[in-house]
Formats: sequence, C-alpha cells, structure tokens
Amino acid sequence: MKPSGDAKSAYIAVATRRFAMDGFHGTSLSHLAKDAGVSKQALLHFFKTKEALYAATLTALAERMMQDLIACRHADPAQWLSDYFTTLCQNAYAERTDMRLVVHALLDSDQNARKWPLRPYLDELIRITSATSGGQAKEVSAQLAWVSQMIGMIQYHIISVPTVSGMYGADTATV
Amino acid sequence: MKPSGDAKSAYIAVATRRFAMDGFHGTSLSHLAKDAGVSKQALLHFFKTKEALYAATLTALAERMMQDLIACRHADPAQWLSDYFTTLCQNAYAERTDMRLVVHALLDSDQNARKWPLRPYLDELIRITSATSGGQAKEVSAQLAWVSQMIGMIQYHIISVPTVSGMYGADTATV
DNA sequence: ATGCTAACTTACCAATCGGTAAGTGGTCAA
DNA sequence: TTGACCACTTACCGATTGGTAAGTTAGCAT
Repeated sequence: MKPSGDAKSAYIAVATRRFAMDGFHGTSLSHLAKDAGVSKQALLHFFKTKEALYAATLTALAERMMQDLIACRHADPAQWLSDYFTTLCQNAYAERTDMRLVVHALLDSDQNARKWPLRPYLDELIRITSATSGGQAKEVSAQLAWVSQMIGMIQYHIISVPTVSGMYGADTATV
Repeated sequence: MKPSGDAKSAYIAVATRRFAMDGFHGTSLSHLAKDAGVSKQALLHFFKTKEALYAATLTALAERMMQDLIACRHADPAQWLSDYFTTLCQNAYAERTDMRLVVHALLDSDQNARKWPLRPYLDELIRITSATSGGQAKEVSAQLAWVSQMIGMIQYHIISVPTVSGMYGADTATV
C-alpha cells in the first residue's frame, strides 16, 4: 500500500495537467483516472466530487505561486517585484501548465470569487507593490491595475504562444 | 416560416453568448436550444455538428472584429491603430462576450491554428503596424509581439474583471 | 490471530451528451 | 391542385458523464 500523501498529490499533479489543458468541463474523471493509471473511484476516494478535486488543484496552484513569490523576497520591494516577475516569466516559459490553469480558472470563476484560491497571492503582490511607492497611500485599485497588467501580459502571452506559433511558424512567437 | 438568414444568425448570436460564457466543452446543444427557444435539432439542421456551430460562431466573431478594424481606417497608420484600440477598449467594456470568446478559443485551439478564423484580422493588424515604422522593414515577430501585447492586455483585463471585482468589490476593477 | 482502517476495484446507476431517423406543417413555384 | 422544399419537431440511439454501493486487499496495532 502506498502512503496516502504521495498518491493524493500525484493525482493532483495529473489533474493539474489535464485541467490546464482542457479546462474543467473538458476534463472527465475517467480521463484523469486513465492518466493516473487507477480507476476513477480511486480519485473519488480522496476527493468526494470532481469539483473538490478541481478546488484542490487550484489550491495547490495558489500555494505554488505564493511560494515562488516568497522565495524572491528582498528588502527592497521594487527589487523583489522585479526579481519575481523575472522568474515568473522564466517559469512560465519552461512550464505553461500553471498559466493555462489560471486563465481557465479565471474564465470559469466569474462571480462569487471571494473565496478564489489565488486571493492571498494577489493580496501579497499588492502589498509589495504598495511598499514600492515609499509609504504614500495609493488606492488599492491602482496597485491592482498594475499587478493585473503585469500578470495578464505574461499569462496571455503564454496561452497565445501555441496558437500564434501555429499560425506564423514556431520561431516567431517564442521571443 | 421565418426567413432562413435571420434564424441562422439568431442561433449564432445565442451560441456566441453561451460559448463565450462557458466555453466549447461547457456548452451543450440542449442549452443552446433552450436559450434559442427551439429544439436542438433546429440547430443541427443549420449546423451539422456542434463543432460546425462553434466554427460559425468564431467566423462571425472574426468578421465582426475585422469590420471594427476597417471602420477605424485612417490615412496615418499610427492614428488608425490608436483609434482602433480606443474603440476596442470601449467595445470590450460594453460587451465582454467577444473578448471572452477569443480567450476561450485561444485555450481550445492550441495546435493546427493555421486555419484559425482570426488569422486575417491579425494579419491586417500586423500590416498596419508595419506601416507605422515609415517603410523600414521590421521583423514580423516584432510586430506580432506588439500587437499580441496590446490585444492581450485588453482581453486579459476584460476576463479578469468579474473575478477581481468579486474579490475586491465591484468598483475597484472597473477603471 | 484478529479486527480496524486506508486504499483501492468492480459493478452499476440515472442523467446527459452529440447525433440520426422519420416525420409535420407551412410556403411557394408550376 | 399539386408537389417540392424548407424549417422544424418528436422520438430515439449508443456512448459517456459524475456519482453510489458493495466488496476486496494490504498493512498495522492489539
């Protein structure tokens, strides 16, 4: 018998890949089970519903992104942001999965996003951004706009790369 | 009996809204039929498969975007671009549907995007962008990067507004 | 050895999926 | 008047969906 934690996180890893590629509605439990090499009831044993598995996937994603952000911690908040977005770009290129997952989740979430798993991550990003302006109080919406723009550029670029390179050739899109 | 064209375009309008909200996999023919107030075979009468209806939806979207671009035509290409992106932003705010549809389509398309319906629209945008540099030949990838960045910013902003306003309050996200 | 629990599996379920077949009723040219 | 045609409906299909029920098997504490 395998230790519980390993199997569970392995299933989340499989689900992350699938949900990122095909979205929530485009992914079925049977597909996930086949990917993981188990029966689909193995998944339902750990995650009571498909939604629960999806939520766990997004939570794991949020923790991953938060960790990356914390790993770049720097005394100077401007440098911190700079470092973070640099590594974010690099990671995004190396592994598109997470960015696709975020965009899929964005499209799916819409309303009642108060318990949106990425909220703490966004909060932290905004906090750091606020600190760059040297203590003067700016509006939250201004910070939010800046952060959203940065992340949006990266994410959008990542998800459009396959399509654009499919149209114009593989070398044009990967700058 | 209703004239054919009206019904067909009405169905496309319904499909546009649904596909934009829920994506291809999240939308069923029965839902579309209920939205349109007909049986689902009414849809299959005009569009032989669900994929065909989706394709027609994307084609209509592409024509709409191309039309908006042409409508802003200006002798000075820089002014043309400026005007176009201004109206694009305004339209995007007034009606988020199209932008959501594009992003959904981007996530779904991935490979074999050579016959991607928005290709002519992108081509035209790149052509105009090239003209702004006063005739000197730049690389296509550079134009493409610029165009992609502009559109990406707008689209990403639109699809993230509902989620972000759900998190931080309705007034923070709508600048 | 025994009993308990965790990690599964096989078998099954109603609901829904996209799609086919066979009409039905209204319109219009001949 | 007739008959072709178009827009559509009802009835139905096998496949797949998310999910339930009831085992089965392995490890481990007592």
